[in-house]
Amino acid sequence: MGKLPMKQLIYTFKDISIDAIIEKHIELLKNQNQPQWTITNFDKVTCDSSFVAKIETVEGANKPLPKKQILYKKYAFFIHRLIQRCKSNREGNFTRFNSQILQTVLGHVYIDMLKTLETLGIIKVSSSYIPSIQARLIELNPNLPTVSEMKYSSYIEEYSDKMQQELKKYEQIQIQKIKSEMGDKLYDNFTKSLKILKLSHREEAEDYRNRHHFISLKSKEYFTYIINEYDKGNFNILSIDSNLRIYSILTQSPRIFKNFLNIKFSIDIHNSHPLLFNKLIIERYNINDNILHILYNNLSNIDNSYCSVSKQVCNLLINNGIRKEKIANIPNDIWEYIYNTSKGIFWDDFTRLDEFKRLLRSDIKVTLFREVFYSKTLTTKGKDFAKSFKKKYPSVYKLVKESKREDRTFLANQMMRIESDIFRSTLIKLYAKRFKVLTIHDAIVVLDTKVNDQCTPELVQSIIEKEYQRVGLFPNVSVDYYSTENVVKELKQEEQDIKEINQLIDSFEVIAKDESHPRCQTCRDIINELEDGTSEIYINHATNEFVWHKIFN
DNA sequence: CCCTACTCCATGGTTCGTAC
DNA sequence: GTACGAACCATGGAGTAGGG
Repeated sequence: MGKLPMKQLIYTFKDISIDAIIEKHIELLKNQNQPQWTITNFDKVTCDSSFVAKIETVEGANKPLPKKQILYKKYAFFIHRLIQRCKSNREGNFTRFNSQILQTVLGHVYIDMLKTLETLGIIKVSSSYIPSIQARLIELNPNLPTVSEMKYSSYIEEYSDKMQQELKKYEQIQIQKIKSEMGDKLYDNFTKSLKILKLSHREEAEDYRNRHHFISLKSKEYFTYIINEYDKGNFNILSIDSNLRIYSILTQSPRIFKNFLNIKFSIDIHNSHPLLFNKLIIERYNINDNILHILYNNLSNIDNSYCSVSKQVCNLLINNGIRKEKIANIPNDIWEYIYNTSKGIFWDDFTRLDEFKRLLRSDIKVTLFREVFYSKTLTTKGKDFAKSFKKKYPSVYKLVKESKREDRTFLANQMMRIESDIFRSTLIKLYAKRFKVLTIHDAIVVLDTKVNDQCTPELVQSIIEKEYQRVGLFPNVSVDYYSTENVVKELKQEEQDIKEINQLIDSFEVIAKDESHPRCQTCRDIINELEDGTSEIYINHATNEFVWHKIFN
């Protein structure tokens, strides 16, 4: 059955005809298709004056010209929608469009349409957007008078329907996908907890934004965006990935944000992914539950400071009635690895190594993931970290390599899969007790709310431990509390650091001016790089040293 | 390195309308 | 009926933000 024609209020510009816009559109496109005079040796640009621009004629784009009839309909619809949305926006004369939907509704010309409207001074499209969250802002020129008329337009209706459908599809698909992957019950409970989450220290968050030294403007913008998102409230699950990890506003928030939220405490797993790797080790070396049980129960009796850990483990197992031949095939470094990860001290050995002292602890983690666990190449060539890992844990390294032979991303995904599996069942157990909890991939976050009075760190910890034991692992957890005092401390530390770094730079500048000083040139080089933004100086608090750090792009 | 999300851009294949 | 090209659609790479 056909739809009855319905009159609706349709907006247009008073003084600009759609035909004129189309003319401009075609003109711009023709220009693009013309051979272009342009600099062709951009790749050879240097910072000094030796660069000579080579200007050549290159072939223009080969975009086909769209049909005017179709363009007319698209513009009529888009302009109507644009004015309508800007007018109904209480915050101002602007709006945003989901570009995926725009592209589906209008086709690829939508980019050219926006450009044309911008060239004509009708709209202003901001260059900034927030990846994954917020589309570009489209601002309508406030000086252009608009008119509206009640009429029926088949094509505007057509495109409106299409857009409506896309929007609905977009939302429904998201929710359905998430529900089917999580199961209705887990979805409902998680969502209920999310609704309770709130930014209880908004002012402090803003204060932090104003005082913190962000690494880039984008980073600061992002921070602002997250604050605004918390203001909106009514959070939903953003997505579930193929490894069943749950994404929400919490997983999107910068770490410092935990201090501004209504969080009672969180429980984090130490060296989470390295610990999970034990599951592959246990399978590969056929280590049975009995052995693991003995080992995990005696972690505190093993002293890694005076004699080889593996020797102690072997003795321990034999003393507990394990036959020698049962563990004969298990290399020493495997025992050491299981011990270190289960005790949560895996990173310590690496941070102590001289060659990594210049790295921040967080950088060491990233490097280890990049070079060892999740690296795509199977050799240690050019990878300092992988080399020292291989030296310390040769058998573990071999197993990492083996697991990547067929599919280079297998290990990364497998780890996340195991992790999400453990945390999902932990959540289910906690929800069964009616607690309001959330997760950030390798941590359980307990909200600060009345129903969580009985939800103690000890209880959560025991549930987490049980879930890990189900897959043969024993985690070392930490309980973290959050408060705005942490933030004050951090800001203070940051200010202090900046002061010290500035003093250091000042001293460099003095030397740089003194040609007779032996380090004059070095200081000049450092100052130049700092000014260029190709390097930075920070203080490594683990070693209490200044670190001059190159920024690679 | 892995995962998420989004934009922009290029490309290649399919569908559909129109001219002959 | 065939041929052609515009329009549409899907896909993948690069880039950027966040998390591990």
